[in-house]
Amino acid sequence: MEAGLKLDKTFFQRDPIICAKELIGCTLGFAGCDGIIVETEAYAAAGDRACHTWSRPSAREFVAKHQPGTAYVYLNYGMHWLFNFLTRGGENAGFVLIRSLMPLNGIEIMQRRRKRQKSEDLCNGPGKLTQALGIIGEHHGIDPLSAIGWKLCPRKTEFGEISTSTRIGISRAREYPWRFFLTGSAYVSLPRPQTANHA
DNA sequence: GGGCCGATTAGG
DNA sequence: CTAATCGGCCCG
Repeated sequence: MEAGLKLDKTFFQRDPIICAKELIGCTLGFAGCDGIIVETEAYAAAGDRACHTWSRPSAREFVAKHQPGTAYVYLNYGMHWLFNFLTRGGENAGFVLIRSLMPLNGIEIMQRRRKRQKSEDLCNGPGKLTQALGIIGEHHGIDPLSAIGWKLCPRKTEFGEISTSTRIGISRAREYPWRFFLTGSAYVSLPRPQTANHA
């Protein structure tokens, strides 16, 4: 377990796979609602056929023109906003998709937005957590480390075990074990692949 | 302009 | 299992 994990600009100046793993346990919040990140996925800008950069010129332009740590927010299936961090470590750029949170603050607001009561159902999916936190397209391109209303805090030095699995919901490049989640957490999105292993 | 696709979700 | 719903992309 690494000590003294800091969460500043330099955190995101690394490989998206490393960032995805180390974001587990960190706190993400917006406008009074927040939670602990318990599930992430990494997407590599180069060579990863599941990454937007593979088929979207606009995503490649985003990677080239924004600083590491910038929010990459997009609408999926015409309905759900999905939230990512841009990361870039030398030649290895990419995104970290935030897939699940364990809700901490603003529970009642999240319950109202989600039309759900159980705290396990508020943020256990990438489209659910953006709805719960109120993240929408206008947040695309902002910097959560400095933007008003945003919260991004490092995790405690001691933290639970992290498991890995292949990524969820993609049709291409299914083979990479780039999903990370807090082992045994009830706040992780379903399904949990049986291929999960310790990271 | 038209057609296709998709890092999802809720409901039957 | 499927419908919902639309931005990005490619084609023409």
